[in-house]
Amino acid sequence: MKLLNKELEKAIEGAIQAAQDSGELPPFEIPAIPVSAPKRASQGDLSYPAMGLAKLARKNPLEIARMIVAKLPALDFAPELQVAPPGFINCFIASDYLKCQIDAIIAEGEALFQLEIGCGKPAQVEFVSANPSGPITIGHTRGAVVGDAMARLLEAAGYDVQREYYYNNAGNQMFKLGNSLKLRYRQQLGDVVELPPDYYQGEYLVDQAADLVAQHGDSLRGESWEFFRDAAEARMFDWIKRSLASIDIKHDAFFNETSLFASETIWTVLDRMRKNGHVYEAAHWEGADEDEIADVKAKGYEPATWFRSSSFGDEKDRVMVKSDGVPTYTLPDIAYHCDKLERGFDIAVNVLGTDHFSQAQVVKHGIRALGMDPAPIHVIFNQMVRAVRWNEKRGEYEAVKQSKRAGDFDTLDDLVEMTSADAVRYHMLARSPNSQLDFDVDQVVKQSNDNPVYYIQNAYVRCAGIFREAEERGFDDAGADLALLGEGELKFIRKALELGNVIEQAVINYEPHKIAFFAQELASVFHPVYDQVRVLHSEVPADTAKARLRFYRAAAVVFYRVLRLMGMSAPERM
RNA sequence: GCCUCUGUAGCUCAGUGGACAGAGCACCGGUCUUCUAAACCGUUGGUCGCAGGUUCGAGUCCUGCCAGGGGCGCCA
Repeated sequence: MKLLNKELEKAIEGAIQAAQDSGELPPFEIPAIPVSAPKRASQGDLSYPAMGLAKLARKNPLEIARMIVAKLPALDFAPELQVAPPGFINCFIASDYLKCQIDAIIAEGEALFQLEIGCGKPAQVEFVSANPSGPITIGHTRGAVVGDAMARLLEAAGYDVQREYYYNNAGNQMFKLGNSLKLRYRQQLGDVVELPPDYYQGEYLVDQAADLVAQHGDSLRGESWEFFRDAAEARMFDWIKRSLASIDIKHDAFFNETSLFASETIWTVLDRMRKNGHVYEAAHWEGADEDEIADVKAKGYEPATWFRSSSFGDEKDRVMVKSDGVPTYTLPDIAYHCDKLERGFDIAVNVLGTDHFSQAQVVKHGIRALGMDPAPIHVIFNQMVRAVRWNEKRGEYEAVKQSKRAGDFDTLDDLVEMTSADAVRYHMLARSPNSQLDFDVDQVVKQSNDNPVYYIQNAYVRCAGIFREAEERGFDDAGADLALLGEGELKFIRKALELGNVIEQAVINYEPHKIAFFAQELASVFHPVYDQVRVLHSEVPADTAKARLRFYRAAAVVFYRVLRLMGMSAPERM
């Protein structure tokens, strides 16, 4: 399928060039040609504001628009164009062309608007990346949904996409996890021991401890914290994968931070940074002010290993290796991204919460310090998600706490159980990553019968209903004459043809949420048509019914594609 | 204090420097003898946080201010 706005952009650029060649327009560098869909139907399907050329050409924009239109080659999708003041070129897609697209849509099927932007080049989306210390929470879920949708869109744009999960099973948090389970195990055996407040308080460790007792009795009493950590980690990962699978998310690769330690990669990376002159040993960083120096002295730190990130624009230098010889999180993080880039991805998307903003900047500085180009790395920062509930007593919304260690959170599993996998995916996707998201749990549950999720899916269901009924009656669309279709059907096809552009924009701007809004708009064009345009009705002549049935087959293809791009199901019935 | 994101209808939010700022929910009033009404049709609703600036044109770009979130660790 062609991207019509691109076709028009190319044609206009050629027309400007032709006008310059003939001397009707003065020579100037042709700027980007932004063709977009105007808000009003009376203004056409595609529009270009030629006003931007007025200054460059030193001519009246209306005159320029007329000149361009006169030079445009014949376009199969738009035989005539209109010029509107103060200088718009408006393009109306021809009805005949739209009718032809119906068979084209059906022919493309599940690969509808499969683009070639990526040319099969490798791309990676790293997302979720939660440490296996507890279940997937609502907070993780936003990143999971956004990341997976981004991956699906990159695939639609023609990239060979890998989904990766980066996790850390070393470090202090996992020490606490192991010990938390060990203490829970002892509690199950009747020992009177308490969990320190900074340990993992969640019920899930109590459950696991009970299972360990059931299976092994008290024979694990002598096991180390590492044993319990491994047991907890294995169970958590199993849980995390099942939770993600429940919303149709599956990673291709799991990258373990500890492998960077085992392979000594972190040290070779540090050496490379050092050789490039970006690393030094000191008790405090080079730009430290008097307060910081005093603070360091008070703490009695031995010299640590610093990365001179300030020379890349960072506000201060960062510790790579603490004075006790243990690397901070930053060093393996840089090593990991170095590894990623060396694996040759053209695009490496990273979905993170905004609380990692500074860290992501430091990693990019680190990549530069290695003499590498961080350009393939694109970070999608999700603003915080708060699960909120209405508090009757106080008469206001209050946040549902999500701290894993406090054991007070809503999990993805809870969310799916209360709503549905499709509802979770849609609601988490249908927002700009830059907007803070208050996920009103009760409201989403309440709206389950009246919300965009079902509004969109119902469009597909309605198509499927027609197909079922047609089959029962032995009616098919063979030999359909699409000339019998009306304006409503064509309006839907017009909207459907925007899908390619939506995919492209979502990919090049790293904005997967755009597909969710498009889905809603598409459904709102569909339903009024369905209401008016009957197929199997006594008053509809057979030849018209055939044409309409063919139309609904195309509509079903479009909705199926859109729903799958969002990771949602396309049910035959609801 | 510094960095960053956000501020658009009663609520939740869209909005490529372009034409008269949109959707969902909520509210109000209509529509099921036809392929499922989880739908459709209609009505109501706005100083785009405030003030300047750039531009032929600003919700969109720049500056300042106000309000809210997040970050500023030899934590991850």
